[in-house]
Amino acid sequence: MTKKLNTKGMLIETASRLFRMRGYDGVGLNDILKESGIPKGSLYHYFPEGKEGLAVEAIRHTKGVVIGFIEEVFERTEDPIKAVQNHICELVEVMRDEKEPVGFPIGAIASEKHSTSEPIRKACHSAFEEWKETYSRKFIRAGYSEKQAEDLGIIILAVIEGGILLSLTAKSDKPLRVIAEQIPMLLAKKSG
Amino acid sequence: MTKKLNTKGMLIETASRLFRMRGYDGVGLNDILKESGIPKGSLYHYFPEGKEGLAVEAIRHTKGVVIGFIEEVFERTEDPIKAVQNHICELVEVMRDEKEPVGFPIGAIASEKHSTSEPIRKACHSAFEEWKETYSRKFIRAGYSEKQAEDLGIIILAVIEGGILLSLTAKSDKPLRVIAEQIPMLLAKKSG
DNA sequence: ATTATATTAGACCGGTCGGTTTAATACGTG
DNA sequence: CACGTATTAAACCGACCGGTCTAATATAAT
Repeated sequence: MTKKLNTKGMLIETASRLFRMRGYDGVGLNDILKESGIPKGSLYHYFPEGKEGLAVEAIRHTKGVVIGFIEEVFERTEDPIKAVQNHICELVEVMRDEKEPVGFPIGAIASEKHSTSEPIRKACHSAFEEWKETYSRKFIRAGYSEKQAEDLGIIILAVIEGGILLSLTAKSDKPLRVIAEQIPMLLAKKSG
Repeated sequence: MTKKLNTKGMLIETASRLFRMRGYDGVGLNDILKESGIPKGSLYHYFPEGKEGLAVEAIRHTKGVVIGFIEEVFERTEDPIKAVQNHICELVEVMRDEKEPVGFPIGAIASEKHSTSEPIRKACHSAFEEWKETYSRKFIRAGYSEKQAEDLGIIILAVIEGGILLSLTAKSDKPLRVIAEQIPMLLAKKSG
């Protein structure tokens, strides 16, 4: 009972990591197999739907990890704007660490496959939705209106996803650092 | 002299369009060839470096098209904040048109290949840089400080790239519409 | 011990990938 | 026209792709 979960879980974790880094088509089944040391027969035993099924579960896994990452910071910081700022700062830290590369968590796979695989598109959409709601909830708890919180959630998610992409492409944490720095200015309530 | 440019140009345009939609590994050379009706020999005549070289030129082409798209709107609108808002609104319009799909202009290819191909990563980085500077210039001309303009350029680029990704994944223009709607609130100068 | 089941192992498949090669053909220029 | 170059054409290559299949092997229950 323990070995089973380990094998399947190892497959999901390895796939999640590789997909984050190189997207869907950039990762072969054999890459995942070699890196996890698991034979091909096992993969098709646990994932009879093959690569696509494995990818859907890998996306679900990444979604959960990221939610945990967000909530851990949010629990420590009451003010929602400061919380978002801290969240982005921690993201910068994590991305600096080259041992466990973060990549573009869902973005790489989403941008590749959104038009060619509905199951994958839906899985990515679900991840984005839940991340957005995790942000929104923080603002609702702080007294923002539902519409305000929803809109801010979308904007925060967009600017973070975009910032990660810019930082990866520039090989520099500057874009994300600038975004973190400017978050209070961006989100500050002004007239009303 | 005319046919040459047409053949090479057709190759670049077709590659640009397909890469935007499905990323790098998602597009085979044969897809590009079939769609443009050009034989493989010609491709390797014009692009002896093969797929990677073609991709670099396709990215350069996309970069130029997007700059033209931005500047056309910017010329019509003096106020930089309104100009950015109009730009995003036009982006929503263009993406609604399914005849000439926009995709995730550089994002798809950047997120896939940033870690595995330096030439492609650099080409994408160059595109992002120039887009950012196109935004920044608008704010400098309106009297913003250099640092302010630079930071705003990064943020606008990030939120747009992220918004496109969210809209494509959601199959909805809502994320981009919300971003456009909130742009004045985000960029409004407050204290200072 | 026996049986049923879950899992591992990896050879194998057809198809497609990016890329190479060679020969034919169009074309510009003297 | 003749000649050298630019271009087209497609057969072909080895490598790798995702996926299938069958047999061996653990594992658990009776």
